[in-house]
Amino acid sequence: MGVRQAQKQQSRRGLMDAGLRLLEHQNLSSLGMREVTREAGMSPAGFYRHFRDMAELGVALVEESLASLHAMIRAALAEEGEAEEVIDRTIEVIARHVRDHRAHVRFLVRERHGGVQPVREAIAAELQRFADEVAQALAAQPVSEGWSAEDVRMLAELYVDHMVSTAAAFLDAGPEAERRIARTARTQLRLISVGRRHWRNV
Amino acid sequence: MGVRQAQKQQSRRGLMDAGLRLLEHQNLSSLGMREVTREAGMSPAGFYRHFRDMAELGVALVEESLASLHAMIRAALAEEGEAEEVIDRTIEVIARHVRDHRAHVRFLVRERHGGVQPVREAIAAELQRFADEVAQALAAQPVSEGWSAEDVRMLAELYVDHMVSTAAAFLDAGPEAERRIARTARTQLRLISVGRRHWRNV
DNA sequence: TGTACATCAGTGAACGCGCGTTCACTGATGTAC
DNA sequence: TGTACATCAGTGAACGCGCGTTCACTGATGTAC
Repeated sequence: MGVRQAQKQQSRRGLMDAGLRLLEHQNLSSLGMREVTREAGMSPAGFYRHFRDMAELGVALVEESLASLHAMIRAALAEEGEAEEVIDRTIEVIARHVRDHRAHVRFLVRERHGGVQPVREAIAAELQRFADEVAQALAAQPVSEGWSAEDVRMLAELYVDHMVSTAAAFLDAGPEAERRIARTARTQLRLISVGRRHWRNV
Repeated sequence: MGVRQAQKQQSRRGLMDAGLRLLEHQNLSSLGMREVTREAGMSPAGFYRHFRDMAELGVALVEESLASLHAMIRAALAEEGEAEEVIDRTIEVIARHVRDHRAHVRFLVRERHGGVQPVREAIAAELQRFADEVAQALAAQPVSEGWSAEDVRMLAELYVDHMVSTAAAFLDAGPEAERRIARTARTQLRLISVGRRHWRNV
């Protein structure tokens, strides 16, 4: 990659980082592009060399935000172990992810139901793919023997929803509240786990 | 109440209805007060006779939005019945509520994690009170015998989260997708129900 | 019931401001020979 | 290696526009006598 292209990519990163910083406390739909270029130290017109409009920047942030989360959860699910171990490990992964990528997570949670359609659709599509992957991991577990594909998929959606809710709860938590949220999430996941094991007895 | 006060209240309603209509497709933080007064057929300056700013209008909408939902769920939970009946009835109540109060529900879901702090806080506070009420209803059920208050509360939060998620899913669904969502929600709630019944066996 | 005055919801004009977008430009980087 | 030209990321000035807020006002409603 040439010097020119590398510099361009760096500017693009600058815009995305500036956007993320500003989105900590506001919606994408109320964020102006002059605001972003100002924060990034670029002139307003320069924005157009990278994005058509703010929605396009938003979509770029969605892809970036979900990529890392995706990888982490995949790793957590792949490992073997007792149900309780897997639960504890998953919650720890989520907590760490929120700590390390606070701005990204906040952005996703805020814009998941936000007012910018292309961004909302991008997030929904990514969460669908996410659920597909979780469903695949669940289907491979011995507990899922005898389950219909539809039921496994439903379970995966329940887990993904729960992960998002838990991540959202972690966002605004201090260290004390964080422990409480982790404890609640663990109990909830165990409850679901118990339901899973006794599912056939319905 | 005098004529004057009645007219004022009607104007206030007009502003809130106009706001709700416009919020169907955008965030509160990107909604201008000139936009609202234009939609309501009032001059811009008139806005200040009713609200200090858009955030105050937002908080008013939160209170209104949650009041009706509150009442409906309370009714659904109070009735007796088998677990499966209660589940089906609850889902039907949610579906009907979304159909009848689409704009209110969309507003709540969108602003729950939105960029306007006072509104976010108002929604969080209302959902807390909501969970309190659900917890109380759950504690009264025979299945909850032997449960700690903390665990009942945790279960209530799980249900409230699930209700909100289900309502959000219903929002963008056509009649066909609506059936799929209802089926998924029912299965998920049954799973939780099974977990509840076998909880002491952990 | 009628009259005189007070209240105050809503008006319309005016303001200064920051917005998104355009444009011709600059100058570093890339390419061809 | 050096030279001449092409590319294009980023600049800075300019534009028209709608925004939130203020102000003195109007006229219907309320109140006191």
